[in-house]
Amino acid sequence: MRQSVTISDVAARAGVSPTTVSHALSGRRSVSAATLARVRQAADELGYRPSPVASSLRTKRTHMVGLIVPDIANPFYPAVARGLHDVIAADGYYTIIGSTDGQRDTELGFLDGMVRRSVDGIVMFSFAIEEKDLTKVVPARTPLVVATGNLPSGHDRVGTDDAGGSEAATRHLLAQGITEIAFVSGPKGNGPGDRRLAGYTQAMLAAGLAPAEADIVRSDYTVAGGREVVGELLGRRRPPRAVVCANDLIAIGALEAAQAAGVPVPTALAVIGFDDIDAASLVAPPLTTVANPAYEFGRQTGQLLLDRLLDRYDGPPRTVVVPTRLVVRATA
Amino acid sequence: MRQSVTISDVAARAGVSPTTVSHALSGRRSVSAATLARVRQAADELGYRPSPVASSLRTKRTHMVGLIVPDIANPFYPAVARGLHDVIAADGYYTIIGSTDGQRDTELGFLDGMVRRSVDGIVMFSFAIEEKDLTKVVPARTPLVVATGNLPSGHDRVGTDDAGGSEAATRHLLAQGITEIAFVSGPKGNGPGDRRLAGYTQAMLAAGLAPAEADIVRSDYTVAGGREVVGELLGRRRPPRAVVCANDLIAIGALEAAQAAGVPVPTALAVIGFDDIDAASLVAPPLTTVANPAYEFGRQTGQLLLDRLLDRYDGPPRTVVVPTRLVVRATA
DNA sequence: CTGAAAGCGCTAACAA
DNA sequence: TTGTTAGCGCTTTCAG
Repeated sequence: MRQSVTISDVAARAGVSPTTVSHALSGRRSVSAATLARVRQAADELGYRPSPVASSLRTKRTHMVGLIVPDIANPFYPAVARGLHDVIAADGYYTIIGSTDGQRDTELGFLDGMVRRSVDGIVMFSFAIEEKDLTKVVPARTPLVVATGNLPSGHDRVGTDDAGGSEAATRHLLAQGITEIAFVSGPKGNGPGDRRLAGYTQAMLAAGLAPAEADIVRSDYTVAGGREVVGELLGRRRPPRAVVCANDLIAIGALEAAQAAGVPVPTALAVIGFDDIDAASLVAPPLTTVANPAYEFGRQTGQLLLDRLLDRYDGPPRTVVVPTRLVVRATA
Repeated sequence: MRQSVTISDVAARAGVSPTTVSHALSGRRSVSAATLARVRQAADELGYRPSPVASSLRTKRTHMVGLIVPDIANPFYPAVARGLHDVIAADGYYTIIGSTDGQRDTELGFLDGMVRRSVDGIVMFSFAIEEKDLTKVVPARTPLVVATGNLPSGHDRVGTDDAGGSEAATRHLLAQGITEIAFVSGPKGNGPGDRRLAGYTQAMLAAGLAPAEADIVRSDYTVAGGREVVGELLGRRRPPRAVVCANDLIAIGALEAAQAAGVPVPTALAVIGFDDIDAASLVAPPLTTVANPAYEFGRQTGQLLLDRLLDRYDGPPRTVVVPTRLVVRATA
């Protein structure tokens, strides 16, 4: 089944060669004003719509960018996707998405599929893949922006300033004269959680305070986890005056624990979360938290990619750290 | 720049024709076991990776599906995207996404771009486009699943059982002997809002109750809107005993209004939301709400599409209504 | 400024 | 069961 109108049809109607039509419409070589007009008109009249597929076969460029994430339904990634989308759509690039659930095979499968489909670039949030897998599947010339900490360099990279965020949160408390500050981190060995913990430690040390080991507790990233852990904290003979949490869900759990223990927030217990998920502003009292700017994150991945796709940059890999922002609401 | 390994390379190495390689690997026509083995081995040894772009140019099939939504960062759509993704990825289809912000031009632009890119099918959440725009841009043969109420039929369609959801919510209250039930709808002329309102009305009438005009109020879909409108409701000489809200944000606003007015929930005011956003379970008290199953919604769009892509169905347009589910938590 | 010819990599007729 | 031939629609040499 042939396509309705091809470049030859336009050429015939305009009385020129397909070559000229191609150049007239793409502007890649100059064409006399008269010819240009005739070509344009012919194309219009016939309702000509160029086929990117055919074009791609010749040029090896598809104007498509792959986005590989663990789960597009996880609140963080849609905002990233939107940021990426907005940046690249302006230059006519489309986003093609793969959700991997963090499975190595799925990650590799999507990488492979996208490379075969000749995407012009890839943004990858990988957790299970290693550098050597990557080079096996992705040609060196395909721009790849990596957005996790575990992959060694060699690629452009975007990260969140996790440490800076919790450091700012901790200092916000310190500035109020609060010094008994506990930190609820995520499971051990979790990248973002550990970096957030480091920021807290940093701020404490800078203030001349050495956080006791007991002030640093761990929870999984859930409301239930936060509730339990902070409940335990509040039951101590010397409960903390504030908790900085590695994410908002934990912080919301902290709020619930305080409520259950009859501890008023923020007067007896200040709480700060991390991420600024939708719910943060919706809980009562509204949560003070560190915004993890996913949209901006996505935009940055797009910029890095686009700089290479449009030959605006051709140097060694770059790293962009997206700053966080303390959002002061009612809990601290 | 040619691709590293082509089908001819494999053919040469296996000592057969490219045609045979093609057929051997795709299984579209039978090949002797010996040949198959030789082809497979040659392909393996060379690290042959077929080019879907070239294949698409011949076959007119790209194994890509377009998903057009107002905003992929809006909590509802990521789950839809994931549902669609999961269903079609199983058959090797990729999802390509466009966020339109509900702009007619952007909607048309993505439709056009995707059609040109020869996507095999499209799932579209459109709010600004009309049927005639659609037929102008999308060839009749391209399967299109439409997911909004405003487009006339002629396409496969998926919808949420909005009316059924609020009807169930209302009946849940009725069953507790509560009869003074107000409904907070969205702005006038909003499809889902109006359908949800209809379900409420239906349930009331079925119970022999005629909802007074004053019992039906409108708000925009925000916490602030809900707070204001329900605050006003509670200030009346005869405040309602319950409110059913057209979405969760309004319901959360209602919770805040009740709190502000010192009206205990659910004992003096029962509140039911709609959508079951993440925050619904995180607010205090946790919100009773009607779950709007976005993931399932996405799966259904995928099924409808896939049935046509794989020639499993070839009849007139079908409509799937995704059921809602009442999630009883603490507010009603 | 314009055109002819070749080919990107694959698959579908058609023929054997 | 296999191969030959042609061509999907476009862009790019190369030549004029």
